[in-house]
Amino acid sequence: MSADTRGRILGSAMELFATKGYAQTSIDDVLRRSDAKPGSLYHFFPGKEDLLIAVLEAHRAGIDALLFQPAWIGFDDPIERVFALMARYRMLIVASDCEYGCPIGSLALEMHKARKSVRERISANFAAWTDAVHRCYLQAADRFESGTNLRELAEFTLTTMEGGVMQSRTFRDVSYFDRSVKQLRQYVQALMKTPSRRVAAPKKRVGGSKAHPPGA
Amino acid sequence: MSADTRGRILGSAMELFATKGYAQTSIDDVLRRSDAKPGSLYHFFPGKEDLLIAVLEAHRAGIDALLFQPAWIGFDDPIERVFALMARYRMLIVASDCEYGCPIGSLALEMHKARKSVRERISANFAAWTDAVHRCYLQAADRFESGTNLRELAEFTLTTMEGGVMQSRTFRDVSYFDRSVKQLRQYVQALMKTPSRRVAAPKKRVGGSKAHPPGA
DNA sequence: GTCTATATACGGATAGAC
DNA sequence: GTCTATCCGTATATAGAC
Repeated sequence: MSADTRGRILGSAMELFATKGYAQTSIDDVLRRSDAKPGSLYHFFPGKEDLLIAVLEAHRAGIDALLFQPAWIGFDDPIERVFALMARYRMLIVASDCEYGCPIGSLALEMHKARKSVRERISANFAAWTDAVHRCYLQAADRFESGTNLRELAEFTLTTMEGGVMQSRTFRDVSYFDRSVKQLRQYVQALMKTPSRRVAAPKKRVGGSKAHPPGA
Repeated sequence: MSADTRGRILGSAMELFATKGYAQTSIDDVLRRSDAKPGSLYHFFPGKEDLLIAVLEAHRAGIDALLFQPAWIGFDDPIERVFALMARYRMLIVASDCEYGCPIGSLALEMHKARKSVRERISANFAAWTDAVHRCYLQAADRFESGTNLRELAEFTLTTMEGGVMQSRTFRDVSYFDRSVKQLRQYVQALMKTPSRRVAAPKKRVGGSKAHPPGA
């Protein structure tokens, strides 16, 4: 029963903060889920906020292995990867009966008055997400009209994800997410060279697109 | 001292829930700010959650007089009105040193597991917002390419606002909001007939646009 | 309708033995 | 490092006089 107590506590806190939020999660919740005792928890983490910081750092450290890599299995095209990432969120939404919320986004709103050390860790998570998406767009830079600001597009992709997830959770209806992603897709299309120009492109996607769910 | 005690309590709760969130606001906070006593509060509201419901209904009822109308003073063009609304949010962000968060968006994330009666009121607020923006786009329907889904565009406008506000608050930097709004502007442009086609339109706006802040 | 005083529960955190 | 027991503040809500 002593197999990495710290890890169990951390994992439990990660799950609970993601689903219930920080304030709504009591130390006792964490203790029960991780089958640990107060003495252990406070041995590893001086206080609840330190536990949160550790959770945020774990998120940041695992973002590639736990989010991007799984999402990108089977997708090589950088643009398709962006939408495969969106499809990943869609899956999480559906799997949770539309109760899914981006853990970082939720904490971002809840923790906006918290200490700087907390807020910086949340910012770092957003930045890591945006960086990865930015890198995707950069790999496809030659397909965009010259002068297109791909950094801003990556930020806008995060905006779309967060706004779409918020609405799908509130209305308990994935289609809100799908429609937001669809608009983003059309926007990206409009920013690219060549294409059929018209933004309301029907179904003339290149390939692999059918692997995406409705909205993607 | 008896001038509409209920109203004072409600108004105080509205402000506090917006800035501190629901859980972080104690009944005592509301009491002190409204200069009321427990007996009064519980006379009007059976419990804290009922107070929240009243707040959400007040938001919904006042959305036109308190949000849209002020934002639209001096703007007649329906498209410009959409971005004037965004400019309104920008003003709120700047005025609060980037601590502003959309009250409904924040509550939406915090209250996602709350009773149905609460969640429905939050949904109603989102719907009212989207409806108003939808009406703006409909008024300019003739300027869009036929077949453009203006309802989806209105939802996407909400997505952009919420996602942009979330990032500007997290990074404590309005420019995140500005850039998201800029992308939306370019997308709307791309969906319209005629225009210079190229989406990266520099500064060739029709008129009144200079009244908008940077990002709009 | 409004007041003062207070019941009752639960939260984060600590003490100190083992 | 882990345990049991517990302190102590704060929170929602109530009681009951006026």
